[in-house]
Amino acid sequence: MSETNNSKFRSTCSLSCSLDVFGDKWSLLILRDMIFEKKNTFKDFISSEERIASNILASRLKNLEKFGIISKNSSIQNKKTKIYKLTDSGLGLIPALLEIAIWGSNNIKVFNLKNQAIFESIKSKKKFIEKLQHEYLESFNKVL
Amino acid sequence: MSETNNSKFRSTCSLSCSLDVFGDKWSLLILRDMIFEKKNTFKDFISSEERIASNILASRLKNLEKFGIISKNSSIQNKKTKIYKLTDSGLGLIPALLEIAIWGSNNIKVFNLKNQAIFESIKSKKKFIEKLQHEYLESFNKVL
DNA sequence: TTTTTAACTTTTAAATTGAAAGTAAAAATA
DNA sequence: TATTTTTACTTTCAATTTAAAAGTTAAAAA
Repeated sequence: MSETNNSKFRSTCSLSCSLDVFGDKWSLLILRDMIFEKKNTFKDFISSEERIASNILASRLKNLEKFGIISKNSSIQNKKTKIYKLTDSGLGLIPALLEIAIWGSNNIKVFNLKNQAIFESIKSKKKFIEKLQHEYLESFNKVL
Repeated sequence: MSETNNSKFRSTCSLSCSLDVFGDKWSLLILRDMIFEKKNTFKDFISSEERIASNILASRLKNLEKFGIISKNSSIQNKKTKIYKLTDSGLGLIPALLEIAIWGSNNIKVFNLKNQAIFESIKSKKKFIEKLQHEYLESFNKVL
């Protein structure tokens, strides 16, 4: 993000600032869709099972863009379709996202075999993170 | 947390469920205070620099307790003082907390030398997490 | 040329948050 | 022992945010 910004952070604590940026119930779900499902359009995000409202989605996308976590561009094939893409800063959130998901899979009892299976199969976190980052960037060779 | 609960999660996704539990601007700050500052009372949390409102603090503590992340007990020396303590599930959130803080320290430009220094000095994440968990439990030998 | 689609924006009600003041019981002090 | 202070909240109410639904606009497809 830019050196000069007029966002009001509650304090200078790194954790507190991070939460000021994406500490809500939706922002990280949008990033999850991008990372795990390779979603990249407004329509993609809207169709996720948690059913985000369109005004909230619009506001979250704007915020994530403002903080340099994602970028927005028109598709080459289609002027109408906007493509949202993780920046390097956004890709840097994968470790945090993973840790939160792993905690959930270990500590919240919901019946989701898919999740359980994914996280139990992670032999090396480092390798898995690198794989996700690589896969994500690969997926963009096709769209932008 | 208990097998049977009537919380409504938006979906069965681990990440989504985690955010349903602590995906707000305050919950993780309370945990930060417990982990990094060894804080454990209502008064402690209220005095943090981000200035949480007392009603919000009360509601967040109740929620964290409800989900088995913290426990609440009267102090032995003092019946009036309530001691909040991380459970094993709460201690399990340290990796997530750390990753969020590290991301913030790398991606948000605020002038906080202390934060920068802490996270740059982490040679091994695994060791650091174990150290924090150990320190936290040690700190409780004195209070409860 | 008409219909559909994608990406929003607007509106309005409902829920949540935040600031301030209030309460109750225990503990400390005079 | 009486009074003051402290701790952990709760209550109230205004302000902000969220959610649901409907509406808009321009581009693309039929």
